[in-house]
Amino acid sequence: MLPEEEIPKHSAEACQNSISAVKDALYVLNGKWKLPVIAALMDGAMRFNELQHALEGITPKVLSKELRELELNELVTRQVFATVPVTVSYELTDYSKSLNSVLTSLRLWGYQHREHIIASRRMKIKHAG
Amino acid sequence: MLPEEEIPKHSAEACQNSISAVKDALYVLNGKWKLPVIAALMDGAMRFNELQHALEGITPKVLSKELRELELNELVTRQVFATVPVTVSYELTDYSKSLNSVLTSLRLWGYQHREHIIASRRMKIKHAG
DNA sequence: CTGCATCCCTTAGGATACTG
DNA sequence: CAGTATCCTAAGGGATGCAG
Repeated sequence: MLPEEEIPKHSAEACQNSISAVKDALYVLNGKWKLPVIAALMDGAMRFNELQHALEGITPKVLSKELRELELNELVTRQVFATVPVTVSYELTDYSKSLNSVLTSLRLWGYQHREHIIASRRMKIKHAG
Repeated sequence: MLPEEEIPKHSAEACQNSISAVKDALYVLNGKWKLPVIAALMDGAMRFNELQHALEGITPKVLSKELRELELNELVTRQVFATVPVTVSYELTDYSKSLNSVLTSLRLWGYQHREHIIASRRMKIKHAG
């Protein structure tokens, strides 16, 4: 990780800078599927169908769109193999691999509080019904 | 942090569990503003207008909605003081305070890669134009 | 297998103005 | 100060079917 570039936090703007950094990150990672896709690819390259199966619940259209956006932002690379039928492999870049610590803590949080989250889901359903 | 409850990662389902945990977390944190709001409140309670100013760009209607959702999911508490005019204070719960490590890494990532992210913004504009 | 095309509905979220 | 009300557009996202 090298010289550890830190966020300056000395003035009253520290809070503001922090928020901006979060907003910036979210600009690229926003949406229901971006982080799950990256999480899935953390363990290595995957093909389109593998991804669709691993993500459970995403439709091909949406997955396709997510992958295009991620590729555009250089968070994943796309590689086509001229087999019959064609296979396409998606892989993380160094850029997105650096999201590892984010995903690790997010994953842990989601796991530790899954009961609480499930309660939220129920509440929403009750609220809607 | 106590006995460090870890995510089991031994079988082929490890990857699946990881993805589910990320999806679960995102279920509650989804959207453009949830995490920025929590980030803003990390340094202590804030009033509605303080929040709106700190977040830069959020409208009262959207902020109000985000706060209601966060309160419903027990990520923030809302406290009304019967002053004239009335003041309302929002504060994190222990539950959302445990997102600190998530926000720390996300913030750092956003800060370190801000140039890359800005490039994405430009690309999107060019793509749209 | 890997998508794209089309249709359609829901939700997110911004602008503006107004109220207790 | 702390929101609501109203209006509106863009984006999200599911279903189904087709194509290289």
